[in-house]
Amino acid sequence: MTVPTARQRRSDERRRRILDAAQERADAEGWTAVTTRHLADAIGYTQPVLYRHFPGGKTEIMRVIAFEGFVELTRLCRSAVGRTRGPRAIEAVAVAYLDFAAAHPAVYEAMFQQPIETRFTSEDTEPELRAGFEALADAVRDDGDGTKTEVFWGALHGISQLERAGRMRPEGRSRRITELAACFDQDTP
Amino acid sequence: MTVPTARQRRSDERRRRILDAAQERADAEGWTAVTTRHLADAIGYTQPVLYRHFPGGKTEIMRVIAFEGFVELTRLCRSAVGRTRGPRAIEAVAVAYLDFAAAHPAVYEAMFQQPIETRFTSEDTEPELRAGFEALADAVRDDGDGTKTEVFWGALHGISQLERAGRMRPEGRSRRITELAACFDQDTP
DNA sequence: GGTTTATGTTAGCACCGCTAGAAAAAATAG
DNA sequence: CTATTTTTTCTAGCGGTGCTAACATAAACC
Repeated sequence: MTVPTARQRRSDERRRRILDAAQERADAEGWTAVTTRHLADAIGYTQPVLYRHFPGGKTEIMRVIAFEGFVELTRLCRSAVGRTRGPRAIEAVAVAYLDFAAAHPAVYEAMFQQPIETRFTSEDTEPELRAGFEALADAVRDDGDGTKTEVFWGALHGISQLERAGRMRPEGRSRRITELAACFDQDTP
Repeated sequence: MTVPTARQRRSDERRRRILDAAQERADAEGWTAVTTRHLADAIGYTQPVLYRHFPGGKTEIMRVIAFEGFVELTRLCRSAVGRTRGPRAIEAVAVAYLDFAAAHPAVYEAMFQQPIETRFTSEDTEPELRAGFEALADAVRDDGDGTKTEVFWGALHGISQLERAGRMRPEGRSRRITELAACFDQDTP
């Protein structure tokens, strides 16, 4: 078995192209600019073809992109923290986190903002989300019930969003990261 | 002059009804559920009437609601901080901020998330936003360049959004606020 | 009362996500 | 190689969105 039919392969490739086209356009123009018509155009087919690959339509496409985003962000955070702890680790993970959110704003939006994930936290995302959470917990040396990590995560999330919305001075990023490390390193609950 | 014509009064009342209907429905069902047709229906007129009051259409309606949100949130934060400082002030302002965001999710969304405010930060919102920012600065005793306040604000923003998205345990709210106060009170830069 | 001005409605545009049913292409059987 | 079945793709269209021009109505003014 597992003979990858030429048929199957073309299908897989096209699925990838749909996801890539959606992510690229979303990051550049926002999710509202990602329309099924444009997407179909981008892959050289008509709309109904999209629904063969993603029966859930645009929502499912966003969901898949969000899931891949969770995997990638977790990997980046883990890699940034490594074996270091304390302020150095906090700064490293903050840079990784904020860079990802800035580089892929639409992916990040699909992950946390879009009303996609109602009943999706408890499914496949759970392990990924948990792994990323633990990378943050390691960085801030959270040995409690996770509250400190939650607050740290909230700060990262909030800063990324407010930076994106143009509400924070872009040049102050490094100062914010230093401040973040100062806030979350010293107190040991 | 300045004779408040019955005409003018009816117009003002209707404008208010439009805003109220939009905010109510948005908070309950989300902004996508706020359609011009429904809105027109809610006030007992047809669509074009909306555009007489708000030539910018739905976008302008959201903008006005966001602006009123800035005024209200600032008022609440100022009132919560009052003359107190330190951890007590931090906790008080955090409760006020998070309560507002939770009570009026759509208003909060219009304020910070919706791509409305591109060229609107430097306009009317500037003073309001600044005033609210200063309330937060007072709470955390920021005597520096505002970086600490930015990080604190980011934490509040992020926590409110992640709570709303169901990403944080709802019952952990008070623990997070305590942790927040601990993080942002002790270090004096 | 007649005229001007403001107000409201009807009808329609271009776009959206999505889908049923016809047409084309590919795989399978004889 | 032909005939049949299965899969894939397209055409056409549904109900919805924000928004607007052109017409009808109501109010204010002289």
